[in-house]
Amino acid sequence: MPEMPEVHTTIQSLLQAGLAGRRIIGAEVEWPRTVGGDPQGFAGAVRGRRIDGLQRRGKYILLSLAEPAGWLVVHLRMSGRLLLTSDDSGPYIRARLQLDDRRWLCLYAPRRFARMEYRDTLVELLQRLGPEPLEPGFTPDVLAGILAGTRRALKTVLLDQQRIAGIGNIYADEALFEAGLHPQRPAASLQPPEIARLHAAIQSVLHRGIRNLGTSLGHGKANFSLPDGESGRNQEDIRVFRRTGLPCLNCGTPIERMIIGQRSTHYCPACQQYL
DNA sequence: CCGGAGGCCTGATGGC
DNA sequence: TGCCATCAGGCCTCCG
Repeated sequence: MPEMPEVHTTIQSLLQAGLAGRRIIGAEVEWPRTVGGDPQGFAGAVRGRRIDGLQRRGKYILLSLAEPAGWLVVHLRMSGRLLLTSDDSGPYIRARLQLDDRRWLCLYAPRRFARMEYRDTLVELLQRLGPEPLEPGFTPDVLAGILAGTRRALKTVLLDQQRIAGIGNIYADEALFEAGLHPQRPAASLQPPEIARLHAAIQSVLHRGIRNLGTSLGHGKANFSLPDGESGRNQEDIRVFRRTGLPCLNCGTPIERMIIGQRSTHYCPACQQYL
């Protein structure tokens, strides 16, 4: 579910709620796979440690631990949320951390895909992630280098976390629409002006998503919300995603849907021609 | 190198 | 109302 803007928003919300500086005094695991399969080992590793800070890398939430140093690595996958609450009960809680201020940090995940694992080091994780699209280092030239290496479909490349970190299905479709590029274009076929457009579009849709506190699409339990229960409002700024059959907001042509790389893909056949 | 299928999971939705 | 198929914001592994 959550992509980079939703993960970013989650972290900001947790920081604002004062998670940094809290000490973990215990851990409870309802679904062993959530923590990597060894609940006792996980609880033993995190108990007593202080949460120093929170960072994002790609779609990962990284909680840096101190005394001694280490990391809690959270990935929300499709339906996960982190809840910071004084109430540790409720359905779909797969793991919870008891904090020293009577609150709990709960990993809520109806589909049980989300993960919260302990790591001594992030080296292995960071090796598998491409550049951050909103960092200054992500220039049009860097994007050109990423695209040059492959004939795979643009949509597939945007979703490949090893090439660019943080983009998911919503923002991939939105970026390609904004850039006016067909999702099936071979990545290496883009001309410099098209690369420049895609670069700007990626940053634009991600910035907008962050400004809007994320996209709360979906239904009920699958709907993204912040740790305090608030919803994002980026769904109001979505141009193509899940608008199959509805008129394109640029030209009125019905939006079409196709499957690329096993993922549902939405685009305007008039504004995003293959050429 | 690449694409496709299947797996992991549960819930919502739409057609009949 | 009930049943069934389909779909879902992610990512991994296996196979050809």
